[in-house]
Amino acid sequence: MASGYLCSMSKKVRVRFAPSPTGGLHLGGMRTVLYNYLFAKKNSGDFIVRIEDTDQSRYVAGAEEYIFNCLKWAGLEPDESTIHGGEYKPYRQSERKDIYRKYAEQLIKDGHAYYAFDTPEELEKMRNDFKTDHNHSPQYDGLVRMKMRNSVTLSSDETKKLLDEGARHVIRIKMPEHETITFIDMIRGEVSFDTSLVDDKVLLKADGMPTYHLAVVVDDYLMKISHAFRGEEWLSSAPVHVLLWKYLFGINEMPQWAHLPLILGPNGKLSKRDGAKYGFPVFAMNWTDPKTHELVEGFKEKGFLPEAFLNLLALLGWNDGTEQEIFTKEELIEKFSIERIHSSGAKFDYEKAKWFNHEWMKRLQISDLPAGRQGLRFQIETFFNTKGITISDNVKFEKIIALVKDRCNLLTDFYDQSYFFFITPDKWDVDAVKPKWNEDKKNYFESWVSKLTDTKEWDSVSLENDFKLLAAEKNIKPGELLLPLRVMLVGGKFGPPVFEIAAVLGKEETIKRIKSAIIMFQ
RNA sequence: GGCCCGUUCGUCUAAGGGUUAGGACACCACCCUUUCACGGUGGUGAUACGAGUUCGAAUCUCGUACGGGCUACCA
Repeated sequence: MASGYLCSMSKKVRVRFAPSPTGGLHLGGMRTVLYNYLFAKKNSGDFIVRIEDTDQSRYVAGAEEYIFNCLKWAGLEPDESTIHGGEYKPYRQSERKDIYRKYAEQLIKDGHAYYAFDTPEELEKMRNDFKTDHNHSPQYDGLVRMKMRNSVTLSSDETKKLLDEGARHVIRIKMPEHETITFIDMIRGEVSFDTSLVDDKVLLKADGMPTYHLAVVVDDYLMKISHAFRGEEWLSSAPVHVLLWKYLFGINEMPQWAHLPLILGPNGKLSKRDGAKYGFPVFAMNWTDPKTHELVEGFKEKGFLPEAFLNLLALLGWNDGTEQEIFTKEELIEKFSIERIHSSGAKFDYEKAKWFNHEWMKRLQISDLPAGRQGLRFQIETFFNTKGITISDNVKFEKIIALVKDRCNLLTDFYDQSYFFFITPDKWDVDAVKPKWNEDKKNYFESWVSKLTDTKEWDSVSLENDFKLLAAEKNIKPGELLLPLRVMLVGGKFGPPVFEIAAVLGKEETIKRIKSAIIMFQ
């Protein structure tokens, strides 16, 4: 197990994360950022977020803003300069093409890379020709290299001629024949690969854009990254990156890698399709795929609290060794350690995710939100607005939220749990009352209403006292009257304690609902 | 097919050679509550398999099985 990297660190911690904007910001990506953030915070380091900007993703407009907003919502304090400016700009790969080409040419000069002129058709043919039962997908390796059109097989005159003519070409790394590449992963410890099993990866594409392999190494060097976190899916290409560091900048300059275990859906790697299929969000915030126009729902819009989102994400593959499960962001920063990150993938469990949110809902203090969190109040009000309810009385609103939050899993549950405070129910569970409804009860409620009309005290305790006093006078068990009263006020058998409801509804509305219900129960 | 990574209740996980293998979600039962929840108490439920090392293995080693990842001019 790797250890001691904290004390041996000589430069500032900078962590880097490269989300793919084509797919929004999913759970795995978000967790990578979170671990980056926790690690950087803990070590007073910088936190660089950079977005891959490749030919495939360039069509995505607004991706930077989207990711910025996701991080902001989750409380990961993104600094606008880490996306658009600052010391290391530009960040878009398309604006750094010259830099990548310079390093790619450098590799060729040193004999570690070469020009390859093969067309896609020729590559396709090669893969077909070399395909055997024992080798499903032949690679562009040391053997194949000698049979293709590239600057290794071509004479230098031929190569120069092609380049001068402007022939389409890529630059490939020349993998050494039999070398064992070993590096230390912060989570897995020592990992080694044989170079003969890795192919000559493309470093610079025909359009002049770098592949991830070149970009990650060059950028991490230029941006002085000391620790790099990424998903486990990158582990198999790590030897390419290690080699590039060795050739370009020296192995001692290489950042420390942490390959995070994958977050799994019900069937393997979590995909955005899983969300639609199984009914849970996979992205931090709503994301509309610009090509397919398909909307993928986000945790925010689904009604998750950012505190809960961070909490559940952090615990998916990490724990502090105690039985504590609810952590504030500050506690996470304090207790986070890379040593305790798991090496195996974790299956995402939506039921448990909702439990985390419920725990945070119970802790929610809407009347006492810190300055930076007013957006949450706006969000809750918006949920009501979309259902046709406008919040006019803030004090009442806060009381209602406090009254029902314990029984809500998601912010969106607020409506179902409390709409009857704002609008008179249009449906009553008459069947629950009618069989036991009689003249005595009718008389009771009629006299209670007339008492209420004169009462001055309007709080849940005195309402309940008066209610029970009158019941004793009329010789009726209070228990017989509570259910009818509840149905009168809320329409059904649910909701917070009934006298609390009456207290919040107010005198006029309470009396009105009882009166109309008495008529209905006939 | 090849390579890499992994494997403790259904799920997330604790236990760093000695524990009745602990906790949480979910599920079930009971209690609380004259509604629905919250909450409380208890229950069902796991070391993939096979060898080896050891007085002693979930823990160390090897093999097998299973799962996942990679195998693109995608990231």
